[in-house]
Amino acid sequence: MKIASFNINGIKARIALLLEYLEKSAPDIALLQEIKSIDEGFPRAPIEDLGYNVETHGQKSFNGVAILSKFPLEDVVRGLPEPQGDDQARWIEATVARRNNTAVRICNLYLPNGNPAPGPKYDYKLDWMRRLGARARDLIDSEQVALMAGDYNVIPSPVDAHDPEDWTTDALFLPETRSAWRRIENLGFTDAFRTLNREPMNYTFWDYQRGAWQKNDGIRIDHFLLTPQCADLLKDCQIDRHMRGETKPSDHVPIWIELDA
DNA sequence: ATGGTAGAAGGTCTA
Repeated sequence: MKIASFNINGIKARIALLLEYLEKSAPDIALLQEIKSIDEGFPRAPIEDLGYNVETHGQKSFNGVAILSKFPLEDVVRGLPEPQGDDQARWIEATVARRNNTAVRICNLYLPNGNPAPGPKYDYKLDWMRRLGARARDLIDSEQVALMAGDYNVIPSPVDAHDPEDWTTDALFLPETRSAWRRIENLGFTDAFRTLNREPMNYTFWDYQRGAWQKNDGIRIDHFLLTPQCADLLKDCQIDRHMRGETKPSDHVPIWIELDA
């Protein structure tokens, strides 16, 4: 089973690129972030025509996540637990259950950026990470084959940035952010890309500004975290770097895993 | 220190 995650930065601006990606890369499941669309405005039809089931959790103008799946999706949940006062669409999860195959619980997230830090946006990011940690602990305790993937807006370590010194005061790299990331990872999750590839210079995001792509001035902020039962099934994890060089690219590129499931 | 780019909008806000 191939599962891709892609911060698409606006589904309407990127629908042609997405359809081309789905046809060429053929993931069984695609997790999208920053669809920037309400559910009613999401272009489901051309995606369904490629054989995908579509579940969205959108909002107007900002944020928004979606799961595309060639297999049926069950028990769809929108939003993290303890949602009081959270009107930002950043979380959707569902189960992929196939006959004679292990069920996989798939969580798709768009973690808050948090800049500028300090400030209310950074406070919201840290509180969101606390709520994510609570859901993560439940997934570990359930001993399910499960994963949490998406745009974490976290640079886990200096090797995950081309110029780490440029990010020292940024919400994506502050010590408190990285500590919160480790607290979740240390519950028992495997960082799928890093466990298979120890090489530097592997990034998933390059800013549109300052010629970041041309200088390979990137950061690795899109991640797959796997429960132990899911990590047992991990066969491969790759970053589709070439997508940043396409016409009208997103500022992120897809990252995908292959599971023996 | 500033501004550089991009998307959803048709205001600025977010990143």
